[in-house]
Amino acid sequence: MELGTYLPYLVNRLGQRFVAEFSPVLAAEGVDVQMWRVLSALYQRGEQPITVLSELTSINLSTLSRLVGRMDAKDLVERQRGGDARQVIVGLRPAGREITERLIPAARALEEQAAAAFTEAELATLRQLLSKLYAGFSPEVDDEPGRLAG
Amino acid sequence: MELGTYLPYLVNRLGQRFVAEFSPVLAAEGVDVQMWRVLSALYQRGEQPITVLSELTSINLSTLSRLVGRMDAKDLVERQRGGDARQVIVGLRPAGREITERLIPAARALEEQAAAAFTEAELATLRQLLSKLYAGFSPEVDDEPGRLAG
DNA sequence: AGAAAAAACTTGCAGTTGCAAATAATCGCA
DNA sequence: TGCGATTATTTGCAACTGCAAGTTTTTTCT
Repeated sequence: MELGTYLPYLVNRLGQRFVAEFSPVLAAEGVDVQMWRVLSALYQRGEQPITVLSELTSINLSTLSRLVGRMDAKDLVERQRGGDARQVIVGLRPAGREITERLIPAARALEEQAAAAFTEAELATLRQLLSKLYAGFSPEVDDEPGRLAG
Repeated sequence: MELGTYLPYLVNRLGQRFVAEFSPVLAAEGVDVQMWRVLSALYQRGEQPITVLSELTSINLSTLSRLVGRMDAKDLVERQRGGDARQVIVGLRPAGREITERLIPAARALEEQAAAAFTEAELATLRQLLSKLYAGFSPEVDDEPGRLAG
């Protein structure tokens, strides 16, 4: 159990470092990391049912519900009812879009700062490995016959 | 701003996935992710001043202070005063060591599950890139020559 | 030696989080 | 058509978090 080579440790440690670096920039715009995740997801993908947004951002649904409430209060996003009136569709409002656009250069800068010591090829490899690793977990637990048998 | 290629996104998403996979295993031993981070750090590095432990685990000091309190109540760790009586040294207690040793196989399994689709060479590359990336942030703001010059 | 400054932690407080229960809307079928 | 099951989301509650302020011990300076 070498901590220094343990993959989950390395990944989480780096992830927190990214957050720590970016947080002050976000704070200057009055948002936090969770809000940024929502904003950037909506900016890229357009309005989304809150459940989908939860998956995109990896934010727990009840947490997200309240987060969206706070963002709504700040006029960053809006809630609409979907065609199925049970669904809540979350969309960017102008203020949210503006903040997001102001933050994007800083987000790019963060990545570039991180990437400075790497070649494009290394970065491509890294991205690919991270995605593959993530994908490897996605399809359920891989040997859970419960639902099939039942 | 392609989310799907944005490094901080990829890293954090994967990190959370690791946590989500491991949490149920931890819960079976009555601990959570933060406690696991403390346990594994102490297991590997031996007893540590709480400030050092905070750096090792990336857990905020005041949060950690209370976390250690909870772990102390569970007999997982102990606090001692250091030679400098301001310092608090946190060490594993037998129950903490036992739980840690029971969890290590599961931690290994998690990494192996993740690693299944990779070659050893790919994994080595990944670890190296992650470490390098992390290190790239560590030494202050990267253009502060003060301490070297001084 | 004595007092102010610094260092190492801990705690008050206000806000966030996630589980489980509650609410709201739709679906399936008698 | 209407009612019990199902789906989508929100909320009650108890616990956790981080900032800023507080406490305890050590260091520095005269």
